[in-house]
Amino acid sequence: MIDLKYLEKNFDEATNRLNKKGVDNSLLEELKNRFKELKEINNQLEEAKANQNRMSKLFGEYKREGKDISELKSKVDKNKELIASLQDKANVANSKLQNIALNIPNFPDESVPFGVDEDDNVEIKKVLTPREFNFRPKEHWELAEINGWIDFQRGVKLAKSRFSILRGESARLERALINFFLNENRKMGFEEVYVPFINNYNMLQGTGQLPKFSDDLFKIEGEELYLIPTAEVPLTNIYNNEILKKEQLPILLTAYTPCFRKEAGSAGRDTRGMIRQHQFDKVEMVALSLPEESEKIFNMMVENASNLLTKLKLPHRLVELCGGDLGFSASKTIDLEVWLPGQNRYREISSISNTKDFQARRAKIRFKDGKKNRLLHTLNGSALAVGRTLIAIMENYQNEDGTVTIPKILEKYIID
RNA sequence: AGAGAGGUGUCCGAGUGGUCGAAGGAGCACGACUGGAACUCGUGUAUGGGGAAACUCAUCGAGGGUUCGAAUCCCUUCCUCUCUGCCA
Repeated sequence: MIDLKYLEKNFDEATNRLNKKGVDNSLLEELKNRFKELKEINNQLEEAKANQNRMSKLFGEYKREGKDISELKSKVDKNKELIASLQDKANVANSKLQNIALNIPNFPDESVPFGVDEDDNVEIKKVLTPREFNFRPKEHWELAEINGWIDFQRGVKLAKSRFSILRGESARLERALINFFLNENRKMGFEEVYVPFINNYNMLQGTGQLPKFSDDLFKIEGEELYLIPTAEVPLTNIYNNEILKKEQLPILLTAYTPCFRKEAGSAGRDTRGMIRQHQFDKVEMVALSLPEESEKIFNMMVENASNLLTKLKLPHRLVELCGGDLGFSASKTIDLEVWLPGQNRYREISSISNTKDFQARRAKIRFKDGKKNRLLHTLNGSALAVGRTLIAIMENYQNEDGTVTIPKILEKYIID
């Protein structure tokens, strides 16, 4: 959630910043007015309650002293009605406010480039040069077929479309990658964590998936519980509604989880192959940091993810997302895109975001700074998407006969 | 899943309708004592919101209700513990 006080006091500046993300001015105008309205109602309500409290105390005194209470009683009854009506007004105003506020995206960082969609993203640098093939490099599903690595059809049978089965060496490679990523992240100072794959409504709201993106989530029938779309949700919310000590920061966490997404808006996209599945494995990094340090940590996380690809000798590039392509909660995002020779293009394999205080405000994660409680900054990033790394390995390490060489660095994770 | 017990501040723990944002203790902070420390003594010590401040509102797991007034009574719900069941 954005800072409503800031919006109120610096309206023009705030709207300018959000325009970069394509947010409508009139919506912000309404949000500002709702905020003002709610504050006014709350002031009246508070005053009425203060009167009530005072009179109630008097009531007790009168009774003890044996005084007549009928006059006081009628005053207090009247005031009670006033409170009830103001309370109703406040509730209505508040839910209207929340409806808007929870759907407003985060401010983009000043450094974020202008642009409307992914075509306006800015390439920062390329790492490693794609290999020259003296044959036509195959797409990963062709290689999967040749090696018997991925069973798309039976995956669909077990669940529905966009589910698949890894068999044999590919399944072991998947597991090897998870271990490799977790180990490398740990070496960078991230604490390994194992979390629930089902989280409740509040947590999903805390990190920004709800209420706006409920269509993308798998919900447990009859419960306010959801399959997590990313480990960012449980990891970040570990400290939901807590006040941390300054010395605890930064907190660096990493976890492997499967991720579940409905992919509601992606009908027809990447239907072939394993690029876009309803269930996929990911190793995630999350950081909770002092506001002053989040930029430094952000850069460290980008570097860490990039190093993982470099260690796997996978060519990739770093891309800074433009305002229009930035996610809902993100203030700044750098994507890592890995080279897929079969597709002859770079594809996203990691996304690292600094949400600044946006999620912290929603999830009420604060730290003690002297006497004051301050919102901390939260960051998240994949290190890495496992299934897509598997694809990248298949396509980049393929031989002419369709076999795939296992990257050296993974050998020790596969050989028992 | 069934039966019972219980959820109070950083922690332990008292509190069954008003003087309770909450006794007492521990811890912590500051001060006194000391060459320095321990002990001892004194003072202070929850969170969130509005406000420049005075002040004020809310919060005793959460949400509703009764009442002029709720930590205390009622309802719903979540969680913890014990026993039974079931498992990994």
